[in-house]
Amino acid sequence: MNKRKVTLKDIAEKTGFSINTVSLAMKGQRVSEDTRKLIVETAEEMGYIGNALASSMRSGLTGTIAIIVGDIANPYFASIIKGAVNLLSAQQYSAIIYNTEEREDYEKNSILSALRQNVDGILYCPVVKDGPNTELLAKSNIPFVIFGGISQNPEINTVGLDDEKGGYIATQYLLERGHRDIVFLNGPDFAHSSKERLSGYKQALLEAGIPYDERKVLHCDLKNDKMIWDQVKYQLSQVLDYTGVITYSDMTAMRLYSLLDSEDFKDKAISARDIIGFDHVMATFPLPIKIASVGAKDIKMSVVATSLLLDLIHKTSQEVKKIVLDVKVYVP
Amino acid sequence: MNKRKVTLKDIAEKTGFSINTVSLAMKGQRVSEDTRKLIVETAEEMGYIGNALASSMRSGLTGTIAIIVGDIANPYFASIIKGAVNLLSAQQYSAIIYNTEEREDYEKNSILSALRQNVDGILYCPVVKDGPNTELLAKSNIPFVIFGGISQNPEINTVGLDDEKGGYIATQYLLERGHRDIVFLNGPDFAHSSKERLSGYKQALLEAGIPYDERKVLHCDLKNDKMIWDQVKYQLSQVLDYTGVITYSDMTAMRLYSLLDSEDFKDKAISARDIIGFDHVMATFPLPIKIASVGAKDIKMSVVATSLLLDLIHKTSQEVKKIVLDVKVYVP
DNA sequence: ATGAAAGCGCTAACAC
DNA sequence: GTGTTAGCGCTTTCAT
Repeated sequence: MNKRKVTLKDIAEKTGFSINTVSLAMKGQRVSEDTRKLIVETAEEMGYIGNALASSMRSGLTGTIAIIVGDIANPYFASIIKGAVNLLSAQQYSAIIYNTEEREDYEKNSILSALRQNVDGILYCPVVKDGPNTELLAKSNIPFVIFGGISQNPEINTVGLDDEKGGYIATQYLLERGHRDIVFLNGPDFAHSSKERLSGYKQALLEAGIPYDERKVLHCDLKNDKMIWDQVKYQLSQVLDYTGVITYSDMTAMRLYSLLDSEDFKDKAISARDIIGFDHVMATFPLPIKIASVGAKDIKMSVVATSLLLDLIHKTSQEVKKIVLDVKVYVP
Repeated sequence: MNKRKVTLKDIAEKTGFSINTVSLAMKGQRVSEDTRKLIVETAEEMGYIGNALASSMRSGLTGTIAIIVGDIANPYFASIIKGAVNLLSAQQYSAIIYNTEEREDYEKNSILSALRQNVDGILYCPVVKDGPNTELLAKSNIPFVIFGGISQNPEINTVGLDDEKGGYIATQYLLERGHRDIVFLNGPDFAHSSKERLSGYKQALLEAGIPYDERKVLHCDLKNDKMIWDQVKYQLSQVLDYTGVITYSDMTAMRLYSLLDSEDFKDKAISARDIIGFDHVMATFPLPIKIASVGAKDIKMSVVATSLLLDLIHKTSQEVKKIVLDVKVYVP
């Protein structure tokens, strides 16, 4: 028993109508109620399941969206993907997910694969802002939105957080709690958001009359690079004087917190209250540690980015949008 | 400038060869080195990007796999998805991800969508074992693997953990640490793995000569249902006597741990050491809390399930496989 | 309201 | 080694 899939043709033969009429009936268009009913019932009976490939071939639309991110297991991205997927599926879109491991060559492969699949649009969080991959995408003429960082290219639709303000309010949060020596465990220095947040950090210190000390700003890799992290640990445990820490992400905050137990930090007396992170992953994830976090205010970036993409696909909006989301400190 | 996508036909016209030859050349088959080179270079130059839809239409293979799970933001699933996606993309497969919110109707829609997309195979973690959705999938004649729980249906390929042993060794772990009053914060009672783990729990107690007390087994929803969780909290803080807890997942362990801070648990003195969870999410996620966890030993379920699915697709294996992975306790 | 015909871009089957 | 032909299943266009 080798069940070939039931096609419109099969239904047409069974009901005596033409393929065309069957197609129309299935979509409830321009056919009499009687034939519609007959056809739909026959289809049901025969176990008809449409062929999206064939539809797409002709219509030029696939109803699929590609989501390209650095690490789908990272709760930050996982939460964004979930938000996007839920919104998309409500509009009958499917999502193809690409995991780039934060590698530009994988990013390129992912983009090419997405283009080959004729996706209707792409949500893309690039590792490097305005690099060759973004260029490649821009040349492809397919709607896409860059999220998680604002591309400088004025032609490109972007959604991101107000990182400068984020750095500012994170610093302010710790200042208000009496800290005057604040380490900033920032992201990689090539990242645009790192620069922006640093700028906010400096501004807050300036306003508080605290001199900026560049030794207190460390950079940690997005990935959990052992060497870099060992270096960070050494600085934090042996070298620097501080009472509070800002981390680039809540994940980094967690790693930091994990360190605090060890012997090396015995005389530091840093607690969860003295740390503030970014991304507000607690919103979707039951973190047992009470660490404050900077995140988008009132709204989810995934929803904004996905809505924008859908608008672009449906040509609702034409002009390029660069959306900067307001941020706030979430205190658990 | 409305760039239509470059097709094989365009390349054929430019080079003077037939469409067929161009197609063959692009795949490096049966053509002379000279023509291959010319064609490939011309394609490159013209910015040719294949059309997977058209290929699939003819060949019957799409090179896409659907992954259907209850909650893609849950680190347990996120980690599985990442493992699967990485393995798949290494073999040139794309992954369409469906998030079912643990709802059977969403599951059904996801399955139908996947079938419409003509995916080559499906990885599916159903909410209910052997329910109508699994039935639907089985009737579709497309290769699929159920993971995260062993379907009782002998016709269906499954990959799961040895849950009975898991419950057993989790209990043993706490017994060895001197606990004699152990609460089991188990999963929903309709879940097969809940039953299996409970069975292991009972067995371990029996062997230790500790009478089984059914009041000590609570059920918590997969989702963070407030009412159920409040009830659990009440039982744990006011009613039950215990010194250790086994939780159904590491996420549940985290929620539990979050409770421990509150006033209600002041006289309980339960610490992270007295809790053991399931899933071993720490493997991919920097949890700052030192909670032991039961997980697959030596190997990742995602890899096993994906490999099995690929085998099925490539017809490497024909007979139905029911793979039960060995488990161990991971102590942080 | 229904049908006939064309064709989306590619690949498989067969010819030469 | 290369070309010709047919057709995957559907939608679109145009005719009736």
